[in-house]
Amino acid sequence: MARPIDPDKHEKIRDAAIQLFYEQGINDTSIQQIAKAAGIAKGTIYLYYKDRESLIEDVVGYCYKQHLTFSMVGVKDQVSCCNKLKLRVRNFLFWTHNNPKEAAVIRSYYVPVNLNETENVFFEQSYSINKKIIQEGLDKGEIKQLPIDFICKIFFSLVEGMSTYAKKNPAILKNELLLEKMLDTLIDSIRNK
Amino acid sequence: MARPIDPDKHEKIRDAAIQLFYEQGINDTSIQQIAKAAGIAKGTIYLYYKDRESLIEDVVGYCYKQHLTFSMVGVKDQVSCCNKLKLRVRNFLFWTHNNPKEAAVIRSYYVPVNLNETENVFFEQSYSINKKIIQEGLDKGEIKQLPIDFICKIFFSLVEGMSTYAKKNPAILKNELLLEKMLDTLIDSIRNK
Amino acid sequence: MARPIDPDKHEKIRDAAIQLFYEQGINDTSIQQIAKAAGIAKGTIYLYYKDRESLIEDVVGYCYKQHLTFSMVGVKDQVSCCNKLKLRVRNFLFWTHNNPKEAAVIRSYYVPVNLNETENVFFEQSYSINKKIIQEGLDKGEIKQLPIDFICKIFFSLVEGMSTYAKKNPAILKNELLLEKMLDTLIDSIRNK
Amino acid sequence: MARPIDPDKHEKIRDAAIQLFYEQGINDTSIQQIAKAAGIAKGTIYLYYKDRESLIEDVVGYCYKQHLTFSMVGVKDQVSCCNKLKLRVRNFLFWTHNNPKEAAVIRSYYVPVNLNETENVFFEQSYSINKKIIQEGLDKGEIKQLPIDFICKIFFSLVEGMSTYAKKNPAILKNELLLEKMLDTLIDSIRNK
DNA sequence: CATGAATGAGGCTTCATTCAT
DNA sequence: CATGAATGAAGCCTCATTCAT
Repeated sequence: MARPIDPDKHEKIRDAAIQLFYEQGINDTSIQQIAKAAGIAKGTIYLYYKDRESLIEDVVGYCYKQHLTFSMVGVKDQVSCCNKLKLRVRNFLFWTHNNPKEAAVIRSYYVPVNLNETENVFFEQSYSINKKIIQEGLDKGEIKQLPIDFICKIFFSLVEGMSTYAKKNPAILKNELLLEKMLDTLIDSIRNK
Repeated sequence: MARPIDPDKHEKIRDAAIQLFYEQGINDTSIQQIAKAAGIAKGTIYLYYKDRESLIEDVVGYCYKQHLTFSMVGVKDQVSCCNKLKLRVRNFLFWTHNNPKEAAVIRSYYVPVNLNETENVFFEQSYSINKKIIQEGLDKGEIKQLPIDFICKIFFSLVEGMSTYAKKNPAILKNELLLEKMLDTLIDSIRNK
Repeated sequence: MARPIDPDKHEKIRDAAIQLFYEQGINDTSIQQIAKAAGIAKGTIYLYYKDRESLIEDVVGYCYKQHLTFSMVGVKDQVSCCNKLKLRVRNFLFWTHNNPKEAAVIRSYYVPVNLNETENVFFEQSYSINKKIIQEGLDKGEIKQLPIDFICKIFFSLVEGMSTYAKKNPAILKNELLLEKMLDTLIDSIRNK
Repeated sequence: MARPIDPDKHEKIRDAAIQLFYEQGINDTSIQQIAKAAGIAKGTIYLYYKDRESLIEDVVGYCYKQHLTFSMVGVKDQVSCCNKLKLRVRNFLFWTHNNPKEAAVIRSYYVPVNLNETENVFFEQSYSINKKIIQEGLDKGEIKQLPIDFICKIFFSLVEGMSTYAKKNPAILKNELLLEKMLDTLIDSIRNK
């Protein structure tokens, strides 16, 4: 953002953007629409953001930060690395379920970024958290002896897949037994046995 | 496509589109740019395509068909379902490596489609091929007894992750031993043990 | 027309144009559509016409000639000028009724021409025929002593109005008694009493 | 109109449109041309109008309203229906003379509308005013006992014809004696004698 | 600070006309 | 002669961004 003049207004813009990005996708949302939904003038947005691109980055970043924070809840209390990862997945599933809009924004931004080799600051953070845990797991022999980046990617993808599944089958989140079994399946993919 | 008037020109358009979609993404590529890159006039594009949308569909469909075809090579000769799946992943990895642009086009189209629940004819095909093999594996007890759609999503994601990894680490495709180990890891995630 | 190569083809083009002009208006009909409806290639039209404008002129002229011819049927046998005019109106009404497409083409061309002061060869012809008869009527004292162009315009308009009415109330053409009364009303407007 | 943001600018757009419609016809006038003539940017037009169609409707409506208003001046003070009609014609003639551009716009819009049977809100208004007066005249025996719609059409046409004549012979408007005689001729066409 | 009217580049699409086959 | 693919000017409209109020 350019100058954080009025935090309330800033938040209103962000909320409006999230809602619209969720409903229509980032590409099909105009600045005008965001302004209208936020109840402010089009020009005002440019007091908070240099241009369209930086608004998008801020909004995505905002969503990502929530995701990052929530995914960490309780993780430090876990001793085993696999359990840490499992808890992160679980956290992510519930966060996604409870924050479908923010989750959609992240996803919709993720791919174009991923397509080009563009290193993206957001995803790097999440990735590096996983990487650290996985490295620890590798060191402790908890995790399969394979290239760490391979493990990381695999793990990341599994979370993606699981989350996509949960989106279509939200009941799974209420079925603790089955959910646990699924999470175990995920983790077993990379666990050293 | 509207009418396949001049196959050569049609191909030129498609190639230009694939190249640009790869470089800039579908959304940021204009008809004008495609025409210029194809060395033809803007209006000519409309002899081959009704509108922008149908061009995109054709180009993506074209890429997808290649992917589908190539992914199936040799699969029928495999007896075990897990080996069928493994071969499909392997095929996909090599195809992606040798056709990075086509692969990128598919990916870049995949996301918006996946975000909305839109059923898409392309991805449905690929998904249903996997599903059939997985169903067979479930019946034969080769694959973990979990909801089939869960297995499918997980598998799909693993392929994604593996492919992303291979893109950044293409050397892996030359290291047959390591590659095989990785593929086994993938399949083990869903194999019934 | 440029070179009247094949009269059959020429006619096909004209018929197609008339039909389309009638259905969609001149402005909304493309050369492509005419070619397709005529069952020939777009380029062929340009063997018969220099450009769009000359095609339109030819088609309108063709329709107008029919109108001119038909409007004269039996007129020479009339002695009184008023009866000559009356017969011309009657002829026009029936011609319009039996050739709605050609009539529509004429009408749709008439106005833009009339708006600008453009002297138009077609309408001039029709106008001058009326004018000659009216001049004769003035000389004989059959028609009101008013500026001849005024009489001409008035008469022309009356025909227009009557024809518009007949289009919406075609039954009038079957009711000889009422029709005659109406025609008399028209002529009485300019008849010297 | 979309939103009457700046009345001055709105008026500039309208004036420019009227001028160009007058010079070139509605169909041959582009938004770009109007913008240029109005001294504003292309996009600005779309602040005042949703699209081309609504601009045309507004401009034509604007012209028509003037015509409607002016045609009614003094009409209510007339006792006889024929005089009411006569005054309406007279008003129309002078309005057309003093507002040739607005008059041309109306005419140029009138035709396509009239060709198709499309009921048009503007012309309906004018038509129904005449119809009401004529109905009254029929009831009072002032007007010939003929189908009312016939009378209406005839009258409408006469006005058209007279107006066309006056356009080419504006001097007539200064010659009160002759003008009156002509108007009488018009009205006599439908007057019950 | 906030506004929102104004801008104009740029995107999509149509279509009259040309010309190589 | 006939064809119809190719052209590109031109039209409509959107929208990120600016700037005077």
